[in-house]
Amino acid sequence: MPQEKVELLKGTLDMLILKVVAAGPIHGYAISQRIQQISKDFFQVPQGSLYPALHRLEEQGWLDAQWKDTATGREARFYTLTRKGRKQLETEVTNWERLSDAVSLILRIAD
Amino acid sequence: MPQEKVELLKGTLDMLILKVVAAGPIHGYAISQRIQQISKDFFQVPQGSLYPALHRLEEQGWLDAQWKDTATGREARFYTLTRKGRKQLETEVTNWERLSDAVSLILRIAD
DNA sequence: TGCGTATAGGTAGAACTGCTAGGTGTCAAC
DNA sequence: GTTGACACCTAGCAGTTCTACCTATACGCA
Repeated sequence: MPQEKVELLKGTLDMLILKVVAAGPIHGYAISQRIQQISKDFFQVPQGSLYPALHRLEEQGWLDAQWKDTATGREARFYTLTRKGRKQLETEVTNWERLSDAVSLILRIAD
Repeated sequence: MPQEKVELLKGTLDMLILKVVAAGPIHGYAISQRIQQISKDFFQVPQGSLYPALHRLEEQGWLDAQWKDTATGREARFYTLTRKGRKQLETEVTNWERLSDAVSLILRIAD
């Protein structure tokens, strides 16, 4: 049985993370919770997707990270958006809007 | 220089192909032209994406194919949507709409 | 006649993304 | 004393799309 890999994120994960971080410093685990919560459970970012993505974004210079205490007094890695990251977010949002407009055009044709 | 891979299709290629084929029998080369035309040049499906995708869809049983003559008297492989393919198209459209709704929710948060 | 371009099909190999599946450790609740 | 939530992480695989090639035919035009 070849399994139905769901693949829900469709290349949007980076953008979603950047957007959530743009709202203020936040740590990885909380990012995935925010995304799930705001999307009304549509997105459930697995940790195996989340952490590699965060490292990718940090490596690109779009996120800064530092260890801090959470409200519950535990250590966690807090991320903030860099200036480069803010630009990247803008670019990705624009591209996303163009993409979804283009898809709409095609889905609207009669058949 | 790490190159700016554009990556425009974001997993929508299969859906777009199915949708275009749903409008009536059509051959591969024409599919990519239709997609480009309807999307006002946003999507420019490279042949290296197109043909593997068509083979994939045929293998899944979503498309049927047969060699026929084009209007210009040349041989081309014409694709039609199977019943399974129509169902798959419906599923993918539904998923796409849910995805883009979910993305919208996240993009709408203040920062 | 010969050349370029559009049409029409295709493959190989690499890059990137996201997945499953595992792992570590702390703390609170039961 | 063990379960579950929190918080971090990696390895390895699978799927999709990209670039870069290849083949061949037909048509226009110089």
